[in-house]
Amino acid sequence: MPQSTAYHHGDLRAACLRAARELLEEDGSAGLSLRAVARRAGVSATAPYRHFADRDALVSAVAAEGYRELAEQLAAAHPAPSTPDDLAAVAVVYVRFALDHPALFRAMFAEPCDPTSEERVAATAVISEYVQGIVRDAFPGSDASALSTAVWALVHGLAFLHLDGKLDTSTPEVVVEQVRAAVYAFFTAAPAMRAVAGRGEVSA
Amino acid sequence: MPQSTAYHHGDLRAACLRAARELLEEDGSAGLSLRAVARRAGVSATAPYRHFADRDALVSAVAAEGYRELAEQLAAAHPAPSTPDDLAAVAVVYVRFALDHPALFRAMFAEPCDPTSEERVAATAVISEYVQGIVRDAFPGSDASALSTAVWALVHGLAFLHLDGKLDTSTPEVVVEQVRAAVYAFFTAAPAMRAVAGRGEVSA
DNA sequence: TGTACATCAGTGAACGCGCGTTCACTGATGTAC
DNA sequence: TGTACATCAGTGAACGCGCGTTCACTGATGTAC
Repeated sequence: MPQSTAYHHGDLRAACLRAARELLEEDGSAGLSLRAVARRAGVSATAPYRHFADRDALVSAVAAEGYRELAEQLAAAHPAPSTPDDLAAVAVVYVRFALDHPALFRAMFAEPCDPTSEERVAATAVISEYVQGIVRDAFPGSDASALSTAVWALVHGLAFLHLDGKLDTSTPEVVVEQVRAAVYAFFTAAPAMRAVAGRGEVSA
Repeated sequence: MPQSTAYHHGDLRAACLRAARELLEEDGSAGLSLRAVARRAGVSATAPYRHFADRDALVSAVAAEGYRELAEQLAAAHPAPSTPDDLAAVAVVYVRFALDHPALFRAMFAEPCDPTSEERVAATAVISEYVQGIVRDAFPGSDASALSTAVWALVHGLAFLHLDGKLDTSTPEVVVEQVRAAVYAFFTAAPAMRAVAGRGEVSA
């Protein structure tokens, strides 16, 4: 069998990212060391330094990759969500992403790993703008800024509460139903509010 | 000066928890090692083993303490929140807690640290029930389960997005305003929804 | 009240580990002539 | 087409570190008589 390019790897950077992702999924963030990545990529412990300044740079690169993938999956979930159903579907994709890649998701949203990396910041902005776009389209008359913060927070919170075992995650179906129900609950909650219902404070 | 009880510490368990909290606030979760805790408590590296089975047990104990404090602060924020104003005030306290004790908050909500600790589970349940109680009172006609999940997720998401630098945290006032606006946005959003507004699908 | 002894909280040396990072190096690649 | 050489990706030994945990121990406390 052709043992491929013995000395020069070809694309060690990509191989490191791939290895890092695998380690993350297998051992959690604890397992993500530069040395482990090198080991898995089949390369000496110091080879990754040709492609990443230090451990933080590696983690940031992985996180940025995660953001890009999440953004893609969200966009793929629905081109222009506008009904509660559409929004729930997008929320489900977000939560699923977190549960499918728990350690990656944590790495993406953990301040400890250098919040100043441009790649990271840029990747985050994409998500944030995606949510704002949705909200502007779906809720024409509202305060888009505040509402998109709220929508993101709702979905993000659902992701983390599931991830951290505060909500039932026994089967994928349970999770889907929970997320859908929570999203729906919001769109029917306001009028049901005791303090508000009688006073008509919130109305269309 | 009286050099206190030289050999026997008196209450090393409490001292360890205090030290752990301090380390958490100063160095983040990375700084929380059994050895560092022992060092700060002014005691040999192995002394904590008299009070905690292992590192995880220490972390779980700290997290449980955090839950209890958070629950107290929430309850103190408002005895029985029912208006959007009340709810926003409670949300602000939740987010403030996260920002005031970032590493503790992360420790509280991070699966890696043994989700089976009874102390932890019990402490979590208190929070969860508090939210459910609020929702039952404030939204009499609604699906309390789904809505309280949604409310917790909203607030929890706001906490994490601030914590992780995805939202502006430059001043406490900014944060307060952001949280209030997000909470309010939800109570006025449903009727503004394009797909719903015309059809009267959601109305009181 | 005084002494013998069990209990147990804290000691400190030691273990083996994996880590991030440095350094001088070596071997493959590709370009200039 | 062939050779000299610069470039640079990857090597491997070595550093110092802090960690979790074990072990046999020691010294203080408190209880039984």
